[in-house]
Amino acid sequence: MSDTKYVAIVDDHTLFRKGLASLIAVFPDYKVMFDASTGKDFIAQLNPKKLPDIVLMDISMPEMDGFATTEWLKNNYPDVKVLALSTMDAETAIIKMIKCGAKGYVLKDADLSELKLAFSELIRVGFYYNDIVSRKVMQSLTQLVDDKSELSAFMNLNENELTFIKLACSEKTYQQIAKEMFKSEKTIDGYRADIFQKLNISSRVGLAMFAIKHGIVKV
Amino acid sequence: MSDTKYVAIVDDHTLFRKGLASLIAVFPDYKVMFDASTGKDFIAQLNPKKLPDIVLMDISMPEMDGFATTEWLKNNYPDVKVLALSTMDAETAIIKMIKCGAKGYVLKDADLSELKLAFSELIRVGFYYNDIVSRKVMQSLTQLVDDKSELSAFMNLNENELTFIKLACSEKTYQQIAKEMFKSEKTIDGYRADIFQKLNISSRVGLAMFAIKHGIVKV
DNA sequence: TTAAAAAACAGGAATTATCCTATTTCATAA
DNA sequence: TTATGAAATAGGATAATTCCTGTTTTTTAA
Repeated sequence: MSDTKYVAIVDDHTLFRKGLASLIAVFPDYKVMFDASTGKDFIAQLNPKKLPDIVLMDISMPEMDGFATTEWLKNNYPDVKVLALSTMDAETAIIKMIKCGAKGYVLKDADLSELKLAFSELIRVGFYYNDIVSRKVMQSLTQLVDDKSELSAFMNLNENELTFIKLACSEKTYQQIAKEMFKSEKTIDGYRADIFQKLNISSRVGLAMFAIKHGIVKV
Repeated sequence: MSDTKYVAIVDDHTLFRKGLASLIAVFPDYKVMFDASTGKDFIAQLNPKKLPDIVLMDISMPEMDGFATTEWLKNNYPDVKVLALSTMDAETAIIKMIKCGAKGYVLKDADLSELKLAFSELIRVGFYYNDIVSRKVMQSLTQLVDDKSELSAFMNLNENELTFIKLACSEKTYQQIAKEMFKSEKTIDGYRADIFQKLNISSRVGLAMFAIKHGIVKV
């Protein structure tokens, strides 16, 4: 009994996406339903009457990233299994993807047989965790014991706070930032205080360092 | 007269590499000779008796990156045309690749027809430059002129100033920094003022951003 | 040795950032 | 409707930063 399973691919790099589709095309029992360049595009193409079994999901994308899309799927179609695609250098991103509901992850430098294995494990037992990556993630998790609050706090930052942080990583004064966000200076000061407490920091420079370290702002 | 052209692929992401190979396999007139995960691997597989016409080269790789490998090719087999693969957010990397001898570049989110066009242009006229990317690169080139003064200012920082900058990228107050450097607070303030003027910045956060951007401090 | 330049240091003012403790507004679940 | 909690807003105090305009000390070069 080998009924065909359906796969969707979400990645903003066309060459990668199409290449992957071309590879999966030769898998027996698997068929690429469609591919999308962003989470938004993916949701637009999704047909509730005929859902994919597996979604190969990249993390960084314009419009709607892998985190948001995975979370959306968890809330709307929890039976669709998300397999996160990532690179080794994005450990915290992997952790975040799992929290968002990804059922497994494969590295972009995995080989074809591993992808196949990941597929069949996803179908068979519902999840797939590569040993090497798991160990890496565990390592960074235990390594982050001190940073644990930092990490979970990072997850708990809301939109306003993230916007504020980005603006704070500049030479703008809080007064200017308040204007730019259409909020009072006191509200901005409240954001600052909340963030300082959440992230356990005590100065704007510390905030800037944190933001860069965690990719909230790019240098 | 359509004689077959040979292509090699160098990229450390196996899925991307194999996917790309699978895509190119359907191009008429092009054939993937081999693929490699690093520059070192590529050179090891290279047969001087039968060189590829085109090398699709990623930039970031372990062991030997795209820059070094492209330069090596320029010095050893200048007739082999390197087509750089990159993402939009790596402008300076693209410029560096061109300086290393790449004959063209395509973005990873290009589509198949553009890749095909790049191939044929490489064969026909010897180079390929995508308009959008070209414009981006030109932009960042002119921007580099502005950064030049910034850069030379960076060179003119003395030991004390560099020490101060490193300490300033923290939650320490200037008072604490003064103690740590065995200088008076006023001397520290003088360092700060000089640095602000030299680097044309106006706040400690700006200084921290500069320091990270230029590798004075690591995140 | 001496003049010039560079480095260290200072007083004081203005601005910004930080840190308290409240109150008001608003959506939303009971 | 009302209770509840989160988000926004405030006043006011203190600390830190930024920005002036100087003087003193040390180094360097003629």
